[in-house]
Amino acid sequence: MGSRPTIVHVAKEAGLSKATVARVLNQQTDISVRKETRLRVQSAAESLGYVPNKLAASLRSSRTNNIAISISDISNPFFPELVRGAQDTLSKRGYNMIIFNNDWDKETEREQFNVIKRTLVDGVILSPSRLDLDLSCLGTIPVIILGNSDAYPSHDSIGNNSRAGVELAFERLHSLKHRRIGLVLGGSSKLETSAWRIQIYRDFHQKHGLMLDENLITRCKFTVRASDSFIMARDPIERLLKLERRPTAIFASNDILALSVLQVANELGIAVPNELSVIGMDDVFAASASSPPLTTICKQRYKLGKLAAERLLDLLSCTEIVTQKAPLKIRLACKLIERGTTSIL
Amino acid sequence: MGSRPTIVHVAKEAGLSKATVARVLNQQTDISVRKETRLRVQSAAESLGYVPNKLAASLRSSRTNNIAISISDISNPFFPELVRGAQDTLSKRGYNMIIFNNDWDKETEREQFNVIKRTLVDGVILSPSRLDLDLSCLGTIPVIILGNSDAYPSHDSIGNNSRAGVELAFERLHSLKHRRIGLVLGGSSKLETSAWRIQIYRDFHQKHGLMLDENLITRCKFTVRASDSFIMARDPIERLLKLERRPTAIFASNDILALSVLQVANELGIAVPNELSVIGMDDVFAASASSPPLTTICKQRYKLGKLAAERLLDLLSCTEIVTQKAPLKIRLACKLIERGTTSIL
DNA sequence: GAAAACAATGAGAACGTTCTCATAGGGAGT
DNA sequence: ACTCCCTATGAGAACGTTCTCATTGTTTTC
Repeated sequence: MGSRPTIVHVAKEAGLSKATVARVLNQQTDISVRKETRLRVQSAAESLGYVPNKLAASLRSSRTNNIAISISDISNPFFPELVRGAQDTLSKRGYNMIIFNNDWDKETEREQFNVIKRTLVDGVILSPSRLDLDLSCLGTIPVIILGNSDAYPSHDSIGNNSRAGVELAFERLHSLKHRRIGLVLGGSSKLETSAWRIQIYRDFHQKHGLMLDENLITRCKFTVRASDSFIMARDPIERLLKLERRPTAIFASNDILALSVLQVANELGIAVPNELSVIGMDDVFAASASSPPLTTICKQRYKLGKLAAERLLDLLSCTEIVTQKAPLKIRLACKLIERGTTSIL
Repeated sequence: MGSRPTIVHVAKEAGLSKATVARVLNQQTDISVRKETRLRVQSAAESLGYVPNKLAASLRSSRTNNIAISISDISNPFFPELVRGAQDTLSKRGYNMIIFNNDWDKETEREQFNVIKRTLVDGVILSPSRLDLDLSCLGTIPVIILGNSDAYPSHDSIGNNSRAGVELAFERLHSLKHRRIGLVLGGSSKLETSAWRIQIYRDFHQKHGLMLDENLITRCKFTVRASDSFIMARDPIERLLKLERRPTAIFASNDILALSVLQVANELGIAVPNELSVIGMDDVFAASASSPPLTTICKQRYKLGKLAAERLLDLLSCTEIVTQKAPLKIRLACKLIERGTTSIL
C-alpha cells in the first residue's frame, strides 16, 4: 500500500530519468525535450496518478508559493474583502494564502512572525497591529505593509487616503447646508487615528468660518471587536443626540459607529435623514443593509488587497536584488457613496 | 550570503551531532538528554539565531501542520466567524490554516482539491459547494464536512440544525399571535435548501390548522454574492408587501433577505415591528446593526468552525487507523435571538 | 572529414530535517 | 571481574524534489 507514487516511479514507468520527468512536468515554456518523450512522461504520470510533492520541491527550490497575510481579525467586517482581493490575485498565479489573526495584540503578532519565518513563506502582506513593530525578525522575506501610515518608510505600503476621505464627508455635509456637524470617534487608542481626524474637523471649521463646538466631538470606547462595539458606543452617542442644540448631521469614523447612531436615533424617534444626516466610513456590508441604507465613505478594500498582492508578486518575480528603488507608497482614493442617510437641510 | 543557519551549524557550534540537537529542539517531553547538553544546544541555537526549517521537517516527517479550509467565499458574511473559530483552535495547537474560496463553482473547487493534494496538508475542513462532490481525489487526507446534509455519509460532518431553527421561527411568530406569515426564500438552486423550508412551512400550517396562502411564499433569485442580493430581492419582496391582505409577519431564509424586507418596508412606510414582524436567519453581523436590530435565528458559526477543527485534530492525533467507528454527525442547535423586529400582534 | 555546436537525456548532489540503528560509557547484578 | 542493561549521544539513511553538470548522439560549419 505504498503511499503516493513519486517522480522516480514515473521515471521508471516511462523508462526515463527523474531529471527528464521533472523537465516535462515543471517547465511550462519547455526547452529541449522531445515531443514523444513528453507524451511518454505524461501518460506514465497519469496512469500512476502521480501528484507532485510540493514540500520536496519547495525544500529544494526554496520557493514555497505560499504567502502569509497577517491581519487583525478576519471576522472584523473590514478584512474579508481585502483578503479576498489579495487571494484572487495570488491564487491566479499559483500561490496559496495562509492567514494570521493577531487580534490587535502585539505579543500574538510577534509570535506569528516566528511562525511565519519557520513556515518559509515567499512573502508577507502585513496589516500592522501598531506602528512600532520590529519587522527585522522577518529577515529578508518581502513584506508589503497595509495602511496609510508612514511608520515603515523602507517598505512598500498600500493604504487608503483616509484623510481625503474624511474631508470629503465634511465637505459633502457642508454642501448640504449643514453647519452643525457632530463628530463620532472610535477610541482605538492603539493606532492613534483619532488625532488627525479632529485636526481635519478643526481645519474644516476654520476654512468655512464655522464656530467649533467641542460638545459635538464624541469619543466612544470602541474596541474593534465588532460584536462589542454597540454596547460601548451607545451612551456617548445618546448624549450627543440629546444635546439641547443637537447636530443636524453626524460624521462617524467608521460604519459601525454610524450604524449605532442610526439605532439610537431610531429609538429616540429622530428621523433619518430628514432630521439628521449621517455619514459613516468604510462601506462595510452592513452599511448597505441598514434602513435607510447608510451614506458612507468607501474604502477600496478589495482593491487594496489586490494591489498588495500584485506588488508582492512583482517583488517576487524580480530576480532578487533588482529594483531597490524607493519603496512604493500607494494611497487609494476614498469615494463617497451616497445612500439614504443624507439630505439637504 | 550565508542564508539561515541550519541544524548542522547549531550542532557544530555546540560540539554535538544533528541528532542530539534535534532531540533537544523538538521533543517537548524529552527522553534522555543531559541537562547540560540541552543548555549547550539552546544557547548555541540562540546565539546563531537558528530558526528551524519547517519544510524539511515536514518532508521527512510527512506532517505539515497545515490545514486547508475550503469555503465558498470569505467575503460572504457567513464565513469569517466560522473560519475564525476553526483557526483559533488550530493555531493553539500549532497548525496553520490555508484558505480556499470556491465561489460555489464546481470546477474551481475541483482544481483546488488538486492544489490541496499537492500541498500536502494534514487535514481538510470542507464546506462543499454542492452535494455530489467526489472527495476520493483527496485520497486519505482526513476531511471534515461542514453542513447538515447527509450527502457524505462516510465522513464526519458538522452543521447547524437548520430545520429546527426554521420551526423555531414559525413557532415564535405563532406565539406572538401572527397567523398570516410570509415566507421569503432565496433561490439558491444549487444546494436545494428551499424545498425543505417550504415543507416545514406547510407542516407548520397544518399543525396549527391554518390556511396556507401560496401568495405568501416568495422566491427571490438570490445569488449568494452579498453585494448583488438587494437588487435581486427587492421586486418580489415589494410585491409581497403590497398584497391587499399583506402578511403581519415574515420569515426570511437568511438575514440578507430579511434586511431587504426591512428596507422595502421602510420605503413603503410600513412600521417594523408594529405593523410587521420580521425574523431572519444566520445572525450575520449586519443583523445586529440594523434599525431596529433584526430578530433572527442564530446559527452558531464560530462554534461550528471550532468543533470542526477540534474533531479534525482528534482524527490527526489518533495514531492512524484507530477509531474507525461510525462517522461523527453533529447538528448544532439554532437559537432565537429576539431583537427589535418582532412584536405581538 | 574533423571540429564545433547543439539538442536531448542521465547521473547524482543538494535542500534541512527526522528517524532508525549503532555505539560508547557507566552502573548494577551475580 | 564479567555480563547485562540502560542512558546519552553519534552516524548516516531517508524524505521527493530541483538543479548542476556530464554524457550521448546528431547536426552544422569550414
